[in-house]
Amino acid sequence: MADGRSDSRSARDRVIEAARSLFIERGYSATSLQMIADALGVTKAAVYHQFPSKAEILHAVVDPAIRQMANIGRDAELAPTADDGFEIALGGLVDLVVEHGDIAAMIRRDAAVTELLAADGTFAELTGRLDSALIGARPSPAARAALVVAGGGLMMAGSDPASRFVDEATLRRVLSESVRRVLEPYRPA
Amino acid sequence: MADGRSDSRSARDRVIEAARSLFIERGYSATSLQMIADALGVTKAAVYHQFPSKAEILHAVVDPAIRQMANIGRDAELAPTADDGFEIALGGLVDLVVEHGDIAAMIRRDAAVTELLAADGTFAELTGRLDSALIGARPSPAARAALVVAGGGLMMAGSDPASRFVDEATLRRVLSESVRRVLEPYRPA
DNA sequence: GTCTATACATGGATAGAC
DNA sequence: GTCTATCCATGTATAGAC
Repeated sequence: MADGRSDSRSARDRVIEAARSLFIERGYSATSLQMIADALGVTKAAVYHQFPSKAEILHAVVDPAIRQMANIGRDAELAPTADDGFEIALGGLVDLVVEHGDIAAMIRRDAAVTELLAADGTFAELTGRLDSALIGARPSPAARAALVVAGGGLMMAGSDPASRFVDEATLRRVLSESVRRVLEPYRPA
Repeated sequence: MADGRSDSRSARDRVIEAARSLFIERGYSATSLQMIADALGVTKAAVYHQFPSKAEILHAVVDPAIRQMANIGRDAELAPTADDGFEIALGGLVDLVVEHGDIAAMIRRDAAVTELLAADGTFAELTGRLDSALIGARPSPAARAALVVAGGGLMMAGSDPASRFVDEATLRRVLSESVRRVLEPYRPA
């Protein structure tokens, strides 16, 4: 123990972790800086010493998941065949949900989070790449609808309590199989 | 035109409609009574004349969808065979999403809405009935996970802009087929 | 049904001491 | 890094006139 703080993580990381739990549980808008400060046993001013605004805290919370999504999109786009791209995208998204399920679900579910991410235009580009890998660059309306079901369901699985009663191998299998079945009629050429 | 109001609906209905749009677009917590009043061109006090609290407005907004869900659950439970129950539940939920998609999505997505509904214990009983119709009364953990994907995806489809670019018949077909495919390995006995 | 006015709490955010 | 104290806007909700 090299320091006297309550745990070994940096103050910044403790803020991120407390905020993540609250954002996931209550939503971004319904979480106040006071709640975050209370969860850490400090004052609001202490939180503001680490982050200049509430929005910046959110960005720090979602950053790991966004980076992982960007990597998946890049890898899928570089794949030699459409089939390879599909498998990379699907496998990567299942990993994402298993590893950062709460955050992935928050990105998709919380309207305030979606809006803040949309303001950063690169996010739309990112999801576009993933969509293309899963249903092709010129999807039919039906394929788009199926993708909403598959993608929405996948992300929802990340946050639902039911997912925590399943062992990880089973969860991976169910998620992968489910998306595969929904998108099967619409696979990219 | 029998009265001098801006349209023929009751003041109460106008509040419900304005609130629904805002809750869907911005989320419950991020929507203030001021915004609802502004959307109607009246003051907050006028809104409070119709509803005693913000939570009551939410209940009025989600009520039609909840009632419809209750009817589906009741009909599915009364079905003579498990297969019939499955078809009734699936068909009813597809109708719900097509007819009240925005509200259905809000119920599932917005953490504040979920919490307010959970406080009313009958909602959990209701969703339990629907779950049983789809995956049986004693589902395996894998079946539960698949149901989260299917149900979550279905509800998400209600709010996604992509769903509005599809004609209704196609949307119904895609939703029904998607849920069927995901749950196929876990159908109730 | 709608208004003005207001009470009271909490929101995000800042200043400056320690 | 954390604190106290504070600013100012906004939040929900209420009282009472019209």
